[in-house]
Amino acid sequence: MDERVIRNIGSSDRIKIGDVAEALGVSKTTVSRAISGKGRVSKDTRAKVLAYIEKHGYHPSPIAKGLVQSKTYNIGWVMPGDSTITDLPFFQRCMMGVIEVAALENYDVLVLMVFDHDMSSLERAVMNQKVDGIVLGRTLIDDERVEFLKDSGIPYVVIGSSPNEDAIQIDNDHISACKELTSVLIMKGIKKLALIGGDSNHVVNQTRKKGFELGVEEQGLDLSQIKIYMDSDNETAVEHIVDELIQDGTECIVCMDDKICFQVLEKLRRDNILIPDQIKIASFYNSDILSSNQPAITSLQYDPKELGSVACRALFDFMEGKEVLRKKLLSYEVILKGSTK
Amino acid sequence: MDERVIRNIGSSDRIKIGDVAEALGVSKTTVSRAISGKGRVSKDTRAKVLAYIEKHGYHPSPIAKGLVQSKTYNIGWVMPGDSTITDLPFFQRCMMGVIEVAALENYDVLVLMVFDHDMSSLERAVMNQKVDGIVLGRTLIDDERVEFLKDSGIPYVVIGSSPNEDAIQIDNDHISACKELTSVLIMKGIKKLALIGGDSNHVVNQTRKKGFELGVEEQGLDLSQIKIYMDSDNETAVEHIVDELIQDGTECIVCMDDKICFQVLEKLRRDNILIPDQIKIASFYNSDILSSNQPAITSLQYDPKELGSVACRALFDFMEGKEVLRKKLLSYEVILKGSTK
DNA sequence: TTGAAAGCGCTAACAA
DNA sequence: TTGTTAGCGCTTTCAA
Repeated sequence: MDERVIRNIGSSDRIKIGDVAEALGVSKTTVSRAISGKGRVSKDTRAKVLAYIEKHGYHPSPIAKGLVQSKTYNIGWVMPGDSTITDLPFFQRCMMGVIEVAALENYDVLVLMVFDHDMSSLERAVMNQKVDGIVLGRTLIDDERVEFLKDSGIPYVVIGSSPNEDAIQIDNDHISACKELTSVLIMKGIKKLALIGGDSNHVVNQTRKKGFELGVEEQGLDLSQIKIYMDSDNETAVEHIVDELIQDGTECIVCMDDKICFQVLEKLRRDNILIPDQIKIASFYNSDILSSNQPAITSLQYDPKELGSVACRALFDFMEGKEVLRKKLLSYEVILKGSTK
Repeated sequence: MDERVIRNIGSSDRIKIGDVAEALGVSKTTVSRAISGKGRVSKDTRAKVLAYIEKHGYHPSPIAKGLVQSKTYNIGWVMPGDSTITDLPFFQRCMMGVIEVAALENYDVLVLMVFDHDMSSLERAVMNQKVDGIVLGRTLIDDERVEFLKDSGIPYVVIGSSPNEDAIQIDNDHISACKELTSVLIMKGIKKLALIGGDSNHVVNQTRKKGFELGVEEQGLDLSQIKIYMDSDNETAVEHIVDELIQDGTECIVCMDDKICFQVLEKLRRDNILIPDQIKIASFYNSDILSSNQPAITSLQYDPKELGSVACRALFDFMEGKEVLRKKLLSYEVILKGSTK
């Protein structure tokens, strides 16, 4: 290990608006106007100013600007701190979408890790005015965070759906998607199918369940004969349920997300049960693991990054006082693969 | 879709330092001092102020504070924008470590997505003084970003190693780890082993290669007889290499990271080659996929979150003018599993 | 121990 | 079209 030590010296010889003004023999106001484009400045002056700041690398301080405009030029991206490994890529990609759109508006993105029942970091960021707006990455059925944001008065948008009437919501069209995939499976001749679902406190899981039920009903199957398990996204539960379903002669297991599906696949592999020969498998959420599985898994495909960028776009529109749809649903694809052949 | 629209009203009835001062019949200076703890204030006054702000929910504006102190109370976390799916959990966990430590110092974290040859977002954040310091999530052999940070004068810390003498570096002890795992494998009696590696432009990959070579030499094997493939983290390359190695009677394939290992496993599964009976497998980087594989894969285990928090700690120490080690290596574990039995 | 006043770097009325 | 002036909300000399 290198034992050498380093110490920060620090420096601050940044050029400021007054320097530019002085050098050019104009007022600070003029410089400010030339840069922002607000107010009238002659073409010549403007060109002169722009040339100068370009050459001398002048960058207006967003802190000073922020002080007078009460803006931070940051938006907050709220991520669940307890995301499991399988959730991470989803949130990461959403975040990329948010960041991309934010950059277009010269905004940066502050990450706020929030745990389901500790939102102190969110509170801090909002109360301390560290951000001008918030994108919430996931909604819960009974979401204190949404309540808090609503009360705080800060502009916010949620990804996913919320029972809160006031929230601007961007979501995948889970209900149509799940309904469609379920219908398709039944149309392929499957009569005995079952659904294994995750945390029933997540809005998305309730929505998927609803979509599944609609699909079943649409195809005229008796819903009361169909097994639906919720809160089963752990190995022990899955183990149990799969055993039960196999016993029962289930033709197709529909998994609510990729994590559950992965666990089902592991279980079936351990038991040497062949897909799709002995049982068919489908998933309401796709992931790399599922699509590279042998056989690949029939599933629904969404675009998380799109979700992030649309949400961020909506947030900016809202902040700028434009009218914004209260709820926007993004499209999906049904991907039929070998697991339901 | 809900067609209702929503429009932002906006509000700003926040209490400020002057209000507190007036209400208490003291000066703004006194309030400021009572809060910051700097300068002398009587116990009573201090208590009075603290009680008042607590009761009335006063939050000093970090923007105003920032303006006078030239601070943003934000640090920048630089993530490669082109991270592949397998990298994501690593960076995400690192980031969590960074965020946790930052929160202790009342700092927030700004995410900067930087692509290998486009670092405009990093430049913008630094030039616009959006952050007080930077944690760089990955280093390249020839890293423009490190050069830029060095020249800019902003405090920064890199995760991973950098040829740059001036950079404060926090890294896993890849070289010892890889050397140790390689040695252990050879001590188990393996004589014919091979290494499949990724992007040779990543510092970490060069380091792992070096560790592998040291392990081979330590055990007295002839390095020139050992096959080492670099830049092979794609399916076609892996396909080819594995065929070659099997032909060649290789006893053990060592994979430089979990992504490569995953591809090797897929390939072997397709070809119905059994692990560890027909070939043994080890990986220089662990992940959930590998540890839940059947059989579980022998690998090296690190703690990405620790990496993030140690890096962030070092950054703060440096910003506060403390002495900081130029390079710090974190420990690892060798996890022996069924894949090399 | 406290306060008055200046100023951080910028923008935005209001004048000219 | 341009400049003057007054802040934004806080901290920090300097003086009391």
